[in-house]
Amino acid sequence: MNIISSAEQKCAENGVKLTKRRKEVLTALLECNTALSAYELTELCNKQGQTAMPPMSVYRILEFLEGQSLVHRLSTTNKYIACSHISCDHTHFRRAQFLICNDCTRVQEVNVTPETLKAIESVAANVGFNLSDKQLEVSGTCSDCTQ
Amino acid sequence: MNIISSAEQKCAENGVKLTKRRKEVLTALLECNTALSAYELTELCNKQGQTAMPPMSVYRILEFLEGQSLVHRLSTTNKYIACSHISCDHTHFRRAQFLICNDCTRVQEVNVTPETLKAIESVAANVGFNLSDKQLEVSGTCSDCTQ
DNA sequence: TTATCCATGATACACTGTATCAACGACAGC
DNA sequence: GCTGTCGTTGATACAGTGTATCATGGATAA
Repeated sequence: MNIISSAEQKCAENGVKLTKRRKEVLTALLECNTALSAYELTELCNKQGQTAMPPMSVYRILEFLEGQSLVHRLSTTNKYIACSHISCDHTHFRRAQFLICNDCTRVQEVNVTPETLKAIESVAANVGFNLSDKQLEVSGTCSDCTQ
Repeated sequence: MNIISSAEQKCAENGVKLTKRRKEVLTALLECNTALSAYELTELCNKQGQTAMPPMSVYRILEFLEGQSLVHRLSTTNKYIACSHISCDHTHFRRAQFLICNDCTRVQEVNVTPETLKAIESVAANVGFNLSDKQLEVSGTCSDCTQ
């Protein structure tokens, strides 16, 4: 897994470590390729790994990984997804927009365009509201499920 | 409360009833003027009312009220808020955008502008994604808390 | 009056997330 | 190598949130 070494490097740059357990969680999330709840991820780790992974650890590790921008938390569904840009040198200077499919539950991560951001910000500014959100979550039907 | 009679009328048009219990929940939510979780709302109803309101009823009633567009569910925070447009003849033909203040937790409901919708849709369309979302939730700081 | 249907009451339970403390393990300084 | 320190992980208990299910009540129509 080349992605894991990129993740390791990113952590090193921030002076923190991607431990064995953290790799385990991140790898599971990367491989499953969908958004998972903390408990679903726990179950998945326990199927794959040899040592038991308690839910508590998963919560802590997810929090850590989120802090490193290696995973994203989808607040509309309370699920976690691996960042699509771990290997590239993308630094999340642009906000992420998540397209959540209601049918297959797959999630696509795209960049919020300047137009979108501007439009949302201007509406907010009209009532004196300052945006701080880092991401936008919208649901619908993905291309595979539309047919 | 004039709003309650408007709500009652809306329900009547849809052939359903705004019962005493449902009024109780809606009134509590309208009066508190913030977003509340189902359990917070349960507690509030129990403080005000004379007959006990069990959580189960609150869930059912919230589901009902949401179906009548009298309350909105904020999926990012798992809370419910009374619709700001019960008395006006606004029919939610335009999507709602919720501005959630991180400091005071107040929520403002504004309309999604055509520009915003267009911008989000075009990004989604690029990857063949069809939006179905009825609302947009963003967080930040409201005008009161900014100063 | 009675049957029917929907709203509500009540209970149990499953799921989700947090608090807390103990144990382990890497690393630095001696 | 030994020891202390600090961050990571293990383990347990518990609080909070939401759902399933069946019983009860109450309005309405035949």
